[in-house]
Amino acid sequence: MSTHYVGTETETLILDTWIKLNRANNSIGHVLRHNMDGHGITMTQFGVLEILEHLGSLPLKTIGEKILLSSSNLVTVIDNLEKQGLVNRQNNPADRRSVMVCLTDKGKSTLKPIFQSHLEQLVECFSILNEDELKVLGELSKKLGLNQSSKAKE
Amino acid sequence: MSTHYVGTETETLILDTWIKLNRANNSIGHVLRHNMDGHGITMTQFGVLEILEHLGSLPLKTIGEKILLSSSNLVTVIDNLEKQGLVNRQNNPADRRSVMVCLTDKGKSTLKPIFQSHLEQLVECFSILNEDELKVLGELSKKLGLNQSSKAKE
DNA sequence: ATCCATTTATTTGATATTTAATTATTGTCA
DNA sequence: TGACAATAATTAAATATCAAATAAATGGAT
Repeated sequence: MSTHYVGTETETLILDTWIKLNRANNSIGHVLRHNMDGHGITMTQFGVLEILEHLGSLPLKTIGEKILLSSSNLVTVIDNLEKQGLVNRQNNPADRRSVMVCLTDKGKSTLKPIFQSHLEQLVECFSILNEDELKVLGELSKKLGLNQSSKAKE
Repeated sequence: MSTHYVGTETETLILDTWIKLNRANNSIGHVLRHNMDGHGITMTQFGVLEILEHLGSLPLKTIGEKILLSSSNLVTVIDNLEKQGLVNRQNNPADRRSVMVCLTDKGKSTLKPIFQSHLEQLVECFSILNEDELKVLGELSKKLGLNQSSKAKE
């Protein structure tokens, strides 16, 4: 924790920056969620499918850590995806406590066009920024994110 | 909608930027929410109190527009705040359908230290960025936010 | 080898949020 | 004026999420 005095001017700048950052994030999130609604899945479900596509089958626990979701919530998310036939549960030979979650063929073929559409929305959302601006925004965001996660360990 | 072809490289950059932006936002949001928990109110309740402090008494509908919350949800949020004696409902002489929500004295005195603590957390979260970086981040975020809201009208 | 703390998934109960339907009021237009 | 559409708050029903408690399996220390 820094000990130097933080003046009101800085506080105002930070508050202002936070409001803008949060508003941008929410606006984009809203666009993306609306798009997912049109495809009949939730953002959380999409997140699960995407990570399975990217990393292959994973234990339920691991998925929760990756997308920052409580395992109790994840159980129902996986339940719902399983009902739709997009994933299934399998035994984990390495540990009988754990459940491996796998993307089905239907899951894969369903995800593909949704991901494409998701990407299009995202490109549209960010079209107002040029390449340099994107890089700067990414770096500043990364700094912020890392700052929090380092705090979490203390 | 732009018609020019968006190459894979740009798509990757945008996806990457979004992930970082979203992660930063969520991390900070998590810190702030945790802080509010310690004060016994939710972020949404805090948002309502703050806007009432800032703009004075407002119709329920207007509050919902400001903090992007459905009015049905707002009803229960106001209910809960009213139970805690932090706000109360009053008639709106101008329109008998509408309900004016007012911050009570208890609401004001309760909000003050919470807001202070909130600000401290925020300063801590953003302490990794210097003044110039804060300004750049704010401007880029603002551009993004405005881009969405302009789209919403189309 | 056994006891015990830890880990994993699940169930249960609570809260937050949204959409749809309801009620009361307002405004409009024919 | 009177019928009807629009608006504001509310209620009801559904979903998402989390925290706490539970059950099964694992690993480690003695």
